[in-house]
Amino acid sequence: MKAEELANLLAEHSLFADCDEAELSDLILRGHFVQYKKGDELIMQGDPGNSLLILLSGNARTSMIASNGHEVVLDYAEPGQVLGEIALLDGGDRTASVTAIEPTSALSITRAAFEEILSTHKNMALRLLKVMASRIRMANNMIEGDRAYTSGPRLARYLLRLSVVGAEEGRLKLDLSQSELGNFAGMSREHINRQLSSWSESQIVAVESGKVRILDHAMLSHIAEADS
Amino acid sequence: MKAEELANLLAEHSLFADCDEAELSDLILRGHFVQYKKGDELIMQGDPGNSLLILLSGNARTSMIASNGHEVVLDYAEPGQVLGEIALLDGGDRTASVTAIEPTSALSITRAAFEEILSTHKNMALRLLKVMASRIRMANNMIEGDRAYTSGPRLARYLLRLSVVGAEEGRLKLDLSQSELGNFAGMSREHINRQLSSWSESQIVAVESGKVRILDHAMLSHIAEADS
DNA sequence: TACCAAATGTGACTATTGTCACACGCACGC
DNA sequence: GCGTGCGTGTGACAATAGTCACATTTGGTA
Repeated sequence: MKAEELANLLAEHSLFADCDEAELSDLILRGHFVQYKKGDELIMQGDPGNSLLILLSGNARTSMIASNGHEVVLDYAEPGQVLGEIALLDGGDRTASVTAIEPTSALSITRAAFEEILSTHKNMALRLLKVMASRIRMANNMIEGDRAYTSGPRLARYLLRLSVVGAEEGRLKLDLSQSELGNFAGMSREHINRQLSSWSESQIVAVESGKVRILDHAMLSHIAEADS
Repeated sequence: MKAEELANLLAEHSLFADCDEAELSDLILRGHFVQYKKGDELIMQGDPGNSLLILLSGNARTSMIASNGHEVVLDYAEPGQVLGEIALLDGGDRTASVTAIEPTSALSITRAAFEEILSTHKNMALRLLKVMASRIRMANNMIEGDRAYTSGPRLARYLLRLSVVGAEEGRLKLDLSQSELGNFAGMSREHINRQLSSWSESQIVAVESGKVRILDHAMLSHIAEADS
């Protein structure tokens, strides 16, 4: 793939939109392009963390398996998202796996290259700081939601998180199976099913051929803040 | 307070231990010293985030109140800890409050000063990145624990998190009331009480005059990884 | 010391959610 | 067309943890 194309892919998405040309070309020069099939692991829990990925296309799921086998989905990553910074920065092992849920490509950057880029381009550090700040905010939000609310409001929150902002017809960014939704929202598949059925009756969501569509965004937001 | 004393306080703790003198004096020059009584709020949920704090002495609790009134304790901060970076970096409002749980002092740094320091001392950004990386790791760990485990292992985890590494007699860093422990571990006060009583019978912990002491650290660690 | 407020201990009951079991339907490949 | 498998729908039941109510203890202080 040509440098220009990579540059375009990078610049299209969030974090790197306001990079100058030197930064982009440095990223591309020092990184290398990697491709994954659906189901491949971009990052594996337990491995040492010696590189960082920038998702260029496709979609991936960040999840961890607890010592009792329980799978916890932390996030779904879109193109433009940085993955694996944590282990790279603190030198620890990867605490979560990242799995491609569709054909996916990314730019991989080694620790050495990363450090060079950070020291050459001062603005990169600040940009990364901002990304990480919003990630902490999101994580705290998850903790709050998981703790403070019962399953209904919680599922509402996770559905809203999956909903596209410019919501064409309320479709979600990702069509997750009910089991996957369960791992994301922290409830059993059966419970997800019952909750969706109930909302489907009240015209809050529609479930058509396995795909969830949000019909009443306002109502769902209201449920997400509900007392119980 | 004199600059030297501040410098000593800063250097005593984690993050700033390896700052050079110029960095330390810059922090002290541009920041200002603030003191709080027990119960004071260093940071208030909902406020705009225009400053960052470095805890110098005392102890503080980071917590958020959900829209349904439920209080969630995210962390307890020790001297040396940076507080309030998130809102400062991403420009959003404070999503959590920080409350002094004993007389506490801190160095307060405005956004302008913070930006100057970051651009003057390149290493500061990298240091901050590392701090934030470990914070994300901890948050993900909380999410995993809250999701994957039942109350027993969860309480074990939070007790371990409060336990001093050099454990003199298994005392905790903080003597929390059972209600506070409940807000921290995400369970009701009564449930905490029952769980502690049960562990007390099995000699895993001791509860003396309201204070928890870990007797069998290994056993508690084992419980923290348990299947249910 | 004696009082008060706050923190703790404990029983009975309830609510929420998970688990198990099994039926159904739909898509895909042989 | 017909299995085979995966995702889904749903009932019955079990388990975990919360709530409520109240007794008891403790610690601080007038």
